[in-house]
Amino acid sequence: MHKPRKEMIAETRAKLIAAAREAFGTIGYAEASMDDFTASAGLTRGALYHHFGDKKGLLQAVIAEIDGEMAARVNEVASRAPTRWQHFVDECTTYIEMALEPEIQRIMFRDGPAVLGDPAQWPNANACIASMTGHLATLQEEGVVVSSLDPETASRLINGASSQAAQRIANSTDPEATSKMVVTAFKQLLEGLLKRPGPPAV
Amino acid sequence: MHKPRKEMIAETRAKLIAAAREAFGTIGYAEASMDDFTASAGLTRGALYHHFGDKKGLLQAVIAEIDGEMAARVNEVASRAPTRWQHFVDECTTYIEMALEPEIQRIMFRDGPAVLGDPAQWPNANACIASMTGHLATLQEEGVVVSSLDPETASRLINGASSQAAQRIANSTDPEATSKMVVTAFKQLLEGLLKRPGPPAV
DNA sequence: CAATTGGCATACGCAGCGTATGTGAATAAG
DNA sequence: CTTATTCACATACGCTGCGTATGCCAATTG
Repeated sequence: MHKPRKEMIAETRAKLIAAAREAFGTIGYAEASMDDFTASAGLTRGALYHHFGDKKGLLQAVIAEIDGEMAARVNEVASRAPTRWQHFVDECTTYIEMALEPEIQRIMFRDGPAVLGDPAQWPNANACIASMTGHLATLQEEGVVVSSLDPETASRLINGASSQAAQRIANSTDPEATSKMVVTAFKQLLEGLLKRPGPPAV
Repeated sequence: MHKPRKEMIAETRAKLIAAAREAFGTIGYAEASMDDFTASAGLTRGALYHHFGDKKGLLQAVIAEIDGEMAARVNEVASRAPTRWQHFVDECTTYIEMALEPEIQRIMFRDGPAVLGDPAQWPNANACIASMTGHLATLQEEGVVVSSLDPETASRLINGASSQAAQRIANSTDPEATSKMVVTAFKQLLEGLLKRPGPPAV
């Protein structure tokens, strides 16, 4: 008795997700041959169809995994900010930093939306947005942020700007310099959310 | 002599682009069979490969056409604003309105980036951004907008927020209501670009 | 009127996907 | 302990769609 059944199954699922994530993140979803990357995991398409239904189902699983990791990282980093507003800003900039990774860009921002549609409608992949939305709402209650906004709407818009920010940095010939420009522009936009006059004290 | 040669060629090119645009805009790039939509134009894949090299080349042509139309619409609408700042804001909101059309969403924001990569690198499709960038630069010179920003960077970020805005409205169950929320949130973000205090006079 | 260009169609081969079916090992039943 | 059954995964088949090579016919050129 080497391994119980349940563990073997979980292991093959994990192997498939890992292999697909690698393939999707490098050559892209459309170019990734199911025969190829299942073989690289020591399996066949049979296993894939059994566990995930089809190629899209596997992509969903990969996205759910990545989204979980992203949410964890954002929360961890941002939790040590001095003020709530700073917390929120850190959340955004951390998000931008993560979005610099080619794997995340490719899967979460390019192929994912193309194959599965609007990310806002994804069932298992909105942890980051949810977190930002919650913090925005709190900031409104505290009077730091203007109260006329719908928090989730604002989060989504900021999210859009963030992904553009990341893409701009990632595709730049001089990432250092453009990173500075992009982040200052981004923070400037965020200032629009603050109640005037003056910066917040909390 | 019914038609001169050049006209016939331009006509088939136009027919191919129109048929592809229809197919890409409805069922999407990946699902659109070249055999099918060339046939719907009374042609075959032979013509497609002759004129556009491959499926991607045809997508580029479609995108260039749409981009031209979008730029024209944006300029036309925004040109009758009273102030420069209002002009800029109108430019953005018009952009959002256009982005509500399913065809534009699908081709320009979903399939286009997935197949051709970062839109910022597209050769024939940045007329809207270029226009916005120019106006932002002017607003900076006039002291309306903070001068520490790189205009194109800011335009790109705003563009990202705009496309999110449009998607949110388009996928809403109550487009009227969400449209109001989204646009107010969007304008609030734009305020971040303004030099404080107070709204601009020019 | 002959020659040539080139716009577009036809024909072929190949890769990738989805389904239907098979198989062997682990669990459950008797 | 033996038999039955489930089920995780592999194998096999057909189909669709793409890219290339080739062929044909009309329009231009001299």
